[in-house]
Amino acid sequence: MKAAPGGMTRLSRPFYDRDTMEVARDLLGKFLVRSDGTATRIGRIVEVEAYVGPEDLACHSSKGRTERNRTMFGPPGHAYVYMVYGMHCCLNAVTEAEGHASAVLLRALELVAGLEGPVNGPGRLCRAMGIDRRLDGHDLTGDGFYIAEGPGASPAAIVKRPRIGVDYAGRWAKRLLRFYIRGNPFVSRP
DNA sequence: TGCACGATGAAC
DNA sequence: TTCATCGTGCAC
Repeated sequence: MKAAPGGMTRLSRPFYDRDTMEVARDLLGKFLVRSDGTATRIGRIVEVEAYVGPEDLACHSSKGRTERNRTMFGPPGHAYVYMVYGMHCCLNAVTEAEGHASAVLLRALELVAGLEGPVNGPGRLCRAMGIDRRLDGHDLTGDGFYIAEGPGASPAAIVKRPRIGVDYAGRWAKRLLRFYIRGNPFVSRP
């Protein structure tokens, strides 16, 4: 962990270099921070989904390495940002060792500072944080755009559900790989 | 070069 | 429940 401007402590590489489901659960309660020189936007992560690797049929890496998903195959702790439905961006944090293409999708934030508009849902989250594909590959352990230490969520407060919008993924669609903080009003689909 | 398909969101 | 909208990946 490294101190960052504003007194926040950034999560460092080893945090992301672990089992994807553990990283997903541990990201709940952490702070997503983005500073662009003039303003700082901060949101508390309250909903995530784990995409555990090539064997996971809902994970982009299950269809092999492509130009779009190359960031997932790189080292952990980087932002994997892609566009869906031609109009929305989704933000993921790359997990596990380089070459193991897995990531955690950030689905909802709790408003903390500098955010405008709804933050429930992966597309809205990116819009409120000003995130687009130019940030694909950005190192989340560096300055400007990172995830910082936060109060976390107790295991009893973490709800496990199937992921959203992956019905095509066969048995993987039923796995409980979506996690959110119980009762939090910013969760996209309680 | 063409086309089917979304890890969504907003409207009806 | 329907549809907008377009980058990506792969078939041809």
